Amino acid sequence: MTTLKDISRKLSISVTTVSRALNGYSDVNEETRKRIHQAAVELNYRPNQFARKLVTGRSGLAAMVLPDDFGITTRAIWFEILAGLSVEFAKHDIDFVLKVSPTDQIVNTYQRLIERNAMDGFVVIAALPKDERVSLLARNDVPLVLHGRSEQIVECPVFDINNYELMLQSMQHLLELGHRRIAFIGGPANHGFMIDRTRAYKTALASGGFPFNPDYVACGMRMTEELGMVNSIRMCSSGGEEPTAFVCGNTMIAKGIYSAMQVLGRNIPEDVSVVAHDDALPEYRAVDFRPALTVTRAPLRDSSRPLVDLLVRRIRGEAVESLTEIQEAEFLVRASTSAVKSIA
Amino acid sequence: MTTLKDISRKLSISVTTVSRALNGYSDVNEETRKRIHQAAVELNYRPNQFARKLVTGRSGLAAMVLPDDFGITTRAIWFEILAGLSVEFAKHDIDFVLKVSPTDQIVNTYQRLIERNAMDGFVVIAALPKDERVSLLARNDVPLVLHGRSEQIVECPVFDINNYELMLQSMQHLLELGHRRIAFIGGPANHGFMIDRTRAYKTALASGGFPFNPDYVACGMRMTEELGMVNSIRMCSSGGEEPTAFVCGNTMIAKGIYSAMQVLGRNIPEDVSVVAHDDALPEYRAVDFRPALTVTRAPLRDSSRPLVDLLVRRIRGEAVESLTEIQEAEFLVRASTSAVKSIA
DNA sequence: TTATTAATCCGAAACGTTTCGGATCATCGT
DNA sequence: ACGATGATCCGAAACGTTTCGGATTAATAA
Repeated sequence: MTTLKDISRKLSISVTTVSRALNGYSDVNEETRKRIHQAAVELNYRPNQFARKLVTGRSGLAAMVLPDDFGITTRAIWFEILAGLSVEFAKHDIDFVLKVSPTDQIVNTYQRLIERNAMDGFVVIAALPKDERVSLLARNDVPLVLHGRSEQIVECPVFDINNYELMLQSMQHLLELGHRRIAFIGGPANHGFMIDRTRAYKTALASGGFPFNPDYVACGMRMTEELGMVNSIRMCSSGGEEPTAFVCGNTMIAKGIYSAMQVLGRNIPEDVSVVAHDDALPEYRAVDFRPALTVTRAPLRDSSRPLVDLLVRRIRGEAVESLTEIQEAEFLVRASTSAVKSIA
Repeated sequence: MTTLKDISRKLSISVTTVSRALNGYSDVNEETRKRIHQAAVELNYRPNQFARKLVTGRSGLAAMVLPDDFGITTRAIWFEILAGLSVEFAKHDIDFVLKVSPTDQIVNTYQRLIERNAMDGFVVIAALPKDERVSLLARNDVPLVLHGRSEQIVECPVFDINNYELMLQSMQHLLELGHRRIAFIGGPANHGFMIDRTRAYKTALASGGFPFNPDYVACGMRMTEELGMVNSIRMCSSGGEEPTAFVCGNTMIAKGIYSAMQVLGRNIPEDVSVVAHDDALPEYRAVDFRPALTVTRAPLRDSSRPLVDLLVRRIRGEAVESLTEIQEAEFLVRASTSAVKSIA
C-alpha cells in the first residue's frame, strides 16, 4: 500500500505539499502538482479513508436501516431501492452500508450507530408524520435525507413525489369518465404519502360535489397483491352499492384487484375501471397487465439519485432550505379505464 | 464523543492501561479493570473504529458485490440474502456494505475495493467453477467466504449445501415411484451447484440402468417461474414421449410448472409428479402449493450465519482447512409426487 | 532602497487507537 | 540478604492523513 510519504520520498517533496496538491489546493505550483499526480498514478496511490476520517471527521460511509419484516412493502422493492442507492453513493465515493434490524429495535439501532459516529449520513425511507428516527437523527445533528415529507419541523433535505397531485389526476380522470363510486386501496394510513393521497381523494370528491364514503377506502400495512385482492372482493360482495372504479396505491395492489375481478367474473374496464400509481417495478410492468393499466408513473429507480445527491450536499454543509425536491408523476392513460357503465 | 484519553484523565490512569483493560488483557488488575469499565459506561465510551483500523488494519467492514441485472435470481432472493448477512455481521460488530455494479464491471469493482483496502472481507455467492472474483481476491490475499463450491484450488472458507446428495434423494424418490422419464429444470449450467446436481441426476439414472435423455434437462440463466413454464410446456408438447415427473432447481420454477400444467390440462400428481429444491422463500412456500410440493429443503436464511461465521474466523486468522461447512437438506414428501401412471 | 505582497513550500501537531519495551514494587525462595 | 519472579502499570512511537502557522524567495509598490 502506497502512502503520501512514499510519494513525498520519491519526489523529495514534503508530505504536506503532496497532500495539498492531491486535494487541489491553490498554493502549489502547477508544475509540481503535475509531477505529484503522475507519481500518484505510477505508485497506484489510494488515500487511506480511515486516516482521513480521523482528522476530517468524514468516513465515506452512509447507511440505511430496514425493519426485518420489510415494513410497508416487499423484498423485491427494498432491493430495488438498495441497489439504486448503492450505485448512486458509489459515484460520490461513498460506501453504502445496509443495516437490518428487528422492527421494535430500529430506534436502538439508530442510537448505536449515532453513538459510534461512523456514518456520514442516513437515508430514511417512508417518513411518518411524526418520525422517531428523524427526530433522533436531527437531534444528534447527523445528516439525513428523507424520502417522503414529514410534519416535523426538522431541518433536513427531503425528496418526495407529489402524492397529492398524482392522486388528484387519477381522480379527475375517473370523474371525467363518469365514475362516482370510486374506491381507494392504499397503504399504511399513518404514512405521509397516504395522508397526502387520502386528502387529494377527498378533495377531488368534494370538488365534484360527491359524497365521501369511508367504506370505499381501504388501508393496509403492506401494499401487496393480497391487500388488493381481499379488499376489492370485500367491497364487491358486501351487498351494497359496488364501486365502479378502483384507484390503487401501487401496481401490486392493482394486480390483486385484477385477480379478484377475474374470480368475481367482472371485466376490466367494462364493469370496473382500475388506475394505480406505478413505481415502475420490473416485476409488475403496468403495460404488461391485461388490459394494460392506466397509471400515474414515477419510477422508484429515479429516486435514488436525488436522494443521494441531497444527502451528499447536506453532508458537505450546504444550506438546507434549498434541499427539497418534489417530483411530478407522469399520467398514462391505458386500457384499464373507461366510461362508467350507464345505469341501464 | 468520549475517548480513551477522557477515561484516562478521569481515573488518572494511563491511556495504555485503559486500552488494555477494555481489550481484556491480563496485565491489568481486576480492581482497576472494574473502575475502567464503569467509567467507560458512565462516559458512554465507544471506540473509534477508524483510529483502530489505522493501527490494527481491521476496519469492521465487510462487503458483497452484486450484478445490477440480478444474475441468476430475483430481487426478492437477493434481499433475503442481504438481510441475513446484515444481521449476522452485526452480531460481530461488522458493518455490511452493499456494492451493486454493472455485470461487466464486477471484476473492476472488486479491483478498486481491494486497492482501497477498506474491507475486512467479502462474501461471494454462487461460485463458478472457475471464478475470476475468487481468484482475484485470493491472489491479493483478502479474506473471502464462498457460497457454493469451486473447482479452483484456492484456500478460502466455503459454505454449501449438499447439492449432489439432495438431487440424489429427489431422484431416488421418483425412481421408487416408478418414474423413468424424469425431467430436470435447473439453473445456469456453468454454476457449481448445477454441475453437482446434474451429476447426481445422471448418476441416479445410471444406477437404475435408465437412459439419460438430454431433451429432459433444461438450463437457464434465471431460475424463475418463466423458466419452469416455458420449458415444461416445451417438453410436454414436443410430440415425443413426455416426462412423467419434473425435478426443479427451486420453487419458483415449480410454480411455473404448476401454471403450465394447468394450462395444458395435466393434473399434479396424477399425470405428472413435481419435486423441487426449496430455499424456503417466504413468497413461495412449498406447503402452500396446491397440491403441496414435495421438496428437498435448505432455507437460504440458514446460510447467512455459517457464511458470516466462516468469514469472521478467516479474518481472525484461523486455519482455512477447518473452514468448510456442508449442510444437508431435509427431504419432505408431500402431495405433488405419486406413483407413475401405469402405461395402460 | 525598503517595505509589501504573492507564490510556494514545509514542520509539526493533531486525530484516537494499539503495542513494544520497559519500569516499579512487593513477594518469594534460598 | 539478595537476585528472581510475577503482578501491574506506563511512556512513546506508530498508523496515514489534514491543517495551522509560518518560512523562503521573488516580484511589486512606495
